[in-house]
Amino acid sequence: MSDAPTGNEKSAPRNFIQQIIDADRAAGKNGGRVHTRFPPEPNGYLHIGHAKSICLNFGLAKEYGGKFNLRFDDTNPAKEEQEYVDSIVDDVNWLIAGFGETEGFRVQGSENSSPAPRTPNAEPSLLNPEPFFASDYFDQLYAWATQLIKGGKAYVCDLTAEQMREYRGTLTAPGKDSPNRNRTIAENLELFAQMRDGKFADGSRTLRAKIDMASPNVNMRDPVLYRIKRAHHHRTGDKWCIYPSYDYTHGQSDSIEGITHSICTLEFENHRPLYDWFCRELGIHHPQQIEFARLNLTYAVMSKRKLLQLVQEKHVAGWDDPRMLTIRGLRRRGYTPEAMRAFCERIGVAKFNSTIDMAWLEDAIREDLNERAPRGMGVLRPLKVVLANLKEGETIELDAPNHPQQPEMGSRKIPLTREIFIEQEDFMEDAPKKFFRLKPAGEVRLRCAGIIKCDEVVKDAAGKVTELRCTFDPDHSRKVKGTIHWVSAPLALTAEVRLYDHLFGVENPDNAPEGKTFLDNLNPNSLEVVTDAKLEPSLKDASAGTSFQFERSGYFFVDPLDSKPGRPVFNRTATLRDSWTKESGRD
RNA sequence: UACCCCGUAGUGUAAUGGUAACACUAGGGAUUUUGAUUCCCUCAUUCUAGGUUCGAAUCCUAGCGGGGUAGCCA
Repeated sequence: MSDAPTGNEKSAPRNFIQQIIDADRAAGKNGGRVHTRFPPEPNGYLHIGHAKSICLNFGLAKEYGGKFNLRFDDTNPAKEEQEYVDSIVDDVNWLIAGFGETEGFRVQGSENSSPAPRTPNAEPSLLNPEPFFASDYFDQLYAWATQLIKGGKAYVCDLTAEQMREYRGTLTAPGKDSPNRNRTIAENLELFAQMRDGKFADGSRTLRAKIDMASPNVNMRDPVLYRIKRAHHHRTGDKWCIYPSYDYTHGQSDSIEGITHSICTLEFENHRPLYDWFCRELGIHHPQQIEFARLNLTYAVMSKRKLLQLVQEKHVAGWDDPRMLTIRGLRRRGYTPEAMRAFCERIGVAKFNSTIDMAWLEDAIREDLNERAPRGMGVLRPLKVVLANLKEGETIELDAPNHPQQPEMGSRKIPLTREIFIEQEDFMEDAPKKFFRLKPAGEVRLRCAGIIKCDEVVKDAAGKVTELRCTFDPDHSRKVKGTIHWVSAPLALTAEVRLYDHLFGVENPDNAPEGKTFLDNLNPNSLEVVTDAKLEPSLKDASAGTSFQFERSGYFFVDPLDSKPGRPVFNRTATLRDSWTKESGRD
């Protein structure tokens, strides 16, 4: 069943792409079909900007009861690797699970497992489970190039890269024709075949479209269709020494797959006339290219080059560092695909070049995890408290709900003992009026336990508070202003907890002063490792890859890589909203 | 300096010729055994100037501002 709008219900806001598709369907274009795709180059890991594109394309296909392809635009063997193909498939599958998709795409074998020939558009379901590869179309692309040559629309050019740059002209000055522009069709055919057969050196010749060297759009000044490049391709191996360019490959790949709406980012706007030119000259199915603004976020950088630099120069631990806005990083941070989808829907899609506030991302994961994460208690910076009226060695079993708003999530036992830990910041000796936590002679509620009164403050020689002596009152009925979390000292689980903050300390890291780079804007406090956090004992069995809310603290994810059975390691996904820190920060 | 695209609360996105809506942030308040959650309230001369129209965020013109484009990268 499709979620396509019926027109009866009050229509939700439609973005400009949905409006285009609505109009196309109303006009009967493509027989009402909607077929989108996500076309990454396998030369790096996916990041949150790609997530926006995936959610958009996949969401559209799902909404309209259409189809969605994953296709690798692998036309530059020098940069592409199988490792990236595998990680991209994995990340895409993870993401579309947020749409309720359980099947996903199959991980592809490398070049050794020669794929069976197939018809790209044959699968009846929402997604074609085998990812597509532009490299699978190399033979067809070659044939089409020959066709263009025969039609006098393409020629072999002998200009070097530098010469070609000179001939291209500038943004304001027209280019001039290549001396080879008027070769005969027969000669072009022969030379192109020789290019393919490895008769020429790398870079010595190209196949170019014959369009218009004086076009105000530089992309139309006889763009390169094929270049000679002897490189091992991750799929086609050494079969080819000429490779098609992006412009020559992308639209035709869309066409072969029966794509109806080819959605890409704004920088390809100037390429659209070329996209259209190829489909028209070749007389093939003509998808519509639509451009939207890529995602920008505050406190983040998004370019592949910069992300790569962060990894290579070890400013982060790797592509999956939880501070990275790569899909892998977000996954390890504890983000859920549902939250990612909600985020992508909320930010919308338009042509305006915008920057989304990072708070929106945090809000999306909080909203999701608030619903589903079971609660627990964890003390990050422990302060010992002795409950003087409790017996030594006595353990009181208390019942704690796993979710205050959802009783169906059940409850767990937490032990109370004479010695407990509370958070250092939950005690203040000289507390301001609005400080609702523990202070000398003051009272505070221990979550799910009872009320304690602070009788004595113990300090070391340096005057640092080392211990509190309190009286415990199990009576729950009294009203006290503050409630704090706590953990049994002797029974606590000591665990490593990693506290993450924005990777960059400023809203726009790229806005670096003269002589500085975005790296100078790194936040030195983006990672704090707490090696001896004290957690309630039930967390000992927390399974890897699950999320918890440590009450009053934040959402934490059991790290899938570093956790061992019985020894979980927690990554903080997000803090809870905290109006006290704001309040106390004021003068 | 050429061409293309874009300008609506602090940030985003709606309203598609009928008098600016929703979300996040921020600031107030209520509830609360998480200072969480939840719930209320507050925050805009739609970049500017002309024009078309009974009526313009929407259409036209000019200006201003922002972004993109000169790889044999994608």
